Amino acid sequence: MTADTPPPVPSRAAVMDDVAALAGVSAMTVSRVLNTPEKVRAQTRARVLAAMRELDYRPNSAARMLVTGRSGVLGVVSFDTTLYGPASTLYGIEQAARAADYTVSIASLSALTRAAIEDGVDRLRAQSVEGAIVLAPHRSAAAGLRGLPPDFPVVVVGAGDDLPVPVAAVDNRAGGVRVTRHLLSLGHRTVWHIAGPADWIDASERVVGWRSVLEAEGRPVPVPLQSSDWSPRSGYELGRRLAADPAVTAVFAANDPMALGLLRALREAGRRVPEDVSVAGFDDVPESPYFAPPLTSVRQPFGEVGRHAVRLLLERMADPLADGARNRPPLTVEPELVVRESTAAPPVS
Amino acid sequence: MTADTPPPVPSRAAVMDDVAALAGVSAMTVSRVLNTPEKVRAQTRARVLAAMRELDYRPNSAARMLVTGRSGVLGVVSFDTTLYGPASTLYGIEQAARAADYTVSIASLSALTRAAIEDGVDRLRAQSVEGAIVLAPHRSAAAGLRGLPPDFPVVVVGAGDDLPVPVAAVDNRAGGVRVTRHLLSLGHRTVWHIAGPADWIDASERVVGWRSVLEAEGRPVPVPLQSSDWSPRSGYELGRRLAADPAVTAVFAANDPMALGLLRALREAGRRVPEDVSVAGFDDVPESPYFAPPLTSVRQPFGEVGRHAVRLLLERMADPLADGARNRPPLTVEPELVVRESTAAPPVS
DNA sequence: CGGTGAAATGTTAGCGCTAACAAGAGCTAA
DNA sequence: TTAGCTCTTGTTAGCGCTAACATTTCACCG
Repeated sequence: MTADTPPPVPSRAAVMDDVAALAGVSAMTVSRVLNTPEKVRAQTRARVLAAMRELDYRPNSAARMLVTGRSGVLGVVSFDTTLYGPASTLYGIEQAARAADYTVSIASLSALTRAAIEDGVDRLRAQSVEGAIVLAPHRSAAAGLRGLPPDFPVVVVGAGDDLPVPVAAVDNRAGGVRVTRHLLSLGHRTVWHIAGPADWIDASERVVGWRSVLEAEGRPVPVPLQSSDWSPRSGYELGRRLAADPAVTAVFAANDPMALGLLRALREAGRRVPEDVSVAGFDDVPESPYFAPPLTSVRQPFGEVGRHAVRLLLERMADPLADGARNRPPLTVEPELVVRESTAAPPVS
Repeated sequence: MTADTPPPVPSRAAVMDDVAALAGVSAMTVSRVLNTPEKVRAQTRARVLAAMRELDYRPNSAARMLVTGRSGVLGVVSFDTTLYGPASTLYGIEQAARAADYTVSIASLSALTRAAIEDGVDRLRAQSVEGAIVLAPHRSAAAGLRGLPPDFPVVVVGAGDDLPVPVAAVDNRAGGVRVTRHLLSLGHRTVWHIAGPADWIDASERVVGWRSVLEAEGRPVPVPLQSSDWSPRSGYELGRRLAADPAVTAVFAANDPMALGLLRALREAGRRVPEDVSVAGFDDVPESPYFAPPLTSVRQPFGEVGRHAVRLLLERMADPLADGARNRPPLTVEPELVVRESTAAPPVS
């Protein structure tokens, strides 16, 4: 039997000179095979590649980085990658980065403060990432971002306008508009709102969309109930207040988990959904079609946002100081209303 | 007013020699301030630190890595970071890595095959990570892991035993045992099971736990229904089959999203939970207390698993070829049964 | 058949840092 | 006083790679 076991563990990893020696060329030629293969004669290239394979050669990224100044790594600064939105966006970012031959490093934040965000970016910079995407659609992000040196390429996901960096976002306002219009079109007099935390930009954009429709239609505008986090528990607790009010016939919750909490509160109060009260959410998490009842929601194309963010970042890296890029309008994608059974016409009173 | 604005953008970033010159010392002393500060006289150290601050000096990680061979980066190979389990574990890993002064790079897999896993690890290795955590409790992981060079430190999360690498895991079998015992103790004659995908190790461990209790108690062992993914949709579709069978009074679903789908299937079939059928899940996602009804589930301490994985990896990196570490028994943590309203005594027939 | 230019390959230097050793300063003890 | 120590700082070399320039090779043409 011919042995195809690898050679008995070389004492140290092969470097470029080893490959060059084995292939009978100079190190520079090996380097060219890696970086500009078309500039090497096919026959030489083949010999070099064979030598690489034989030695299981792996280019040393540190050495390459040292001389080129490029690391091939993008950074992502994120608050809570456990939430569906950030997790999905991160996934989209990773896919897009890989397609562009970049690796992704992450830095989670333990708090949403200016200092924490600056620290997160600094940790990534210390690892020589070539640029970073900030995934913290939060007011504090804006502050943290302003503190950054202008020559370090940063893109932010989901934050409002008037930031000194490019923005990729979902059009939350349009989403808020769509749900609210949908509920009004079913015949509801007005729509109540359980808002996300006030300092999250997504949350306030959704409020703006919701309010604008009510105002445009001349409907009463109830005071939105403000949650402190995005959790189902918040939705439940705020929902109990709404459930107790017989005037409430339609509620727009700022995300699906809160809508779930609201559904429970309504159920416990003996109010049926959608017969007595219509409920709509936001995010369209994979679970919402299976809620009781299946939830009308606004689907966010998180993956696409992630891809856009990477595109913007690569653009920016190519031309770090382009003011054109800096003042580029946010690259937004439209969310889509998904109507399910949790919304219907109001009860005839 | 004294200007505290930073100097007008230096033409190029400061390097160690710049700091040394400004502080009036040699580059080596600057290096020592960074790496072994106690070996530098306090007064000198202060001067160097001041120079660093003044120049906004940032050590070049590539240069350091080139000479030390250490990158300060850990890799995580993961399949679907959108799922609650992997996302939470990743979060725990990142926290623990940060505490140990490491950054985390991620590589998502587009498929669960041996080749994909090897490719993921290779991508990370190409970035010179010092070690990697594989977050893919899947049979294919085992194959992929065997293909790795023995001197590259790898830890796997959640995979079964007899792997050539250290393992951090939740004791899924114990979890399965606990839910099943709980349901039997309520008076059910036996417990049906909606299993996760067969090639996921977690899934089959849960089956083993469930089956072992039924067998030990001499109860009939229904054929488990096999899902193809972990989605609520699978739970729903398989759940419809169970809902149609009046003999079914207790079901253990292998995760909470599938339990949610099952709840819907039962509801649609007019079977009440828990009066007619008891349902239990696994994971205890943040939403499950708000399901209809609130779901009995098994809480997995994902964060802790992540921390353990990092600890094992650091151990392994410190001593890559320690056979002791290699054959270490899996470091498992116990999941906890959380009883809510979806489980109760069977109907009196 | 020498001249010419493009294509292929080689040589040199240096990216920024730290390991290893060298050397100076300040002190103790014989 | 000076050998001999410790504490602190400096010097040298090189990690593995690629940019820039230098040289060789080779096909083609007049």
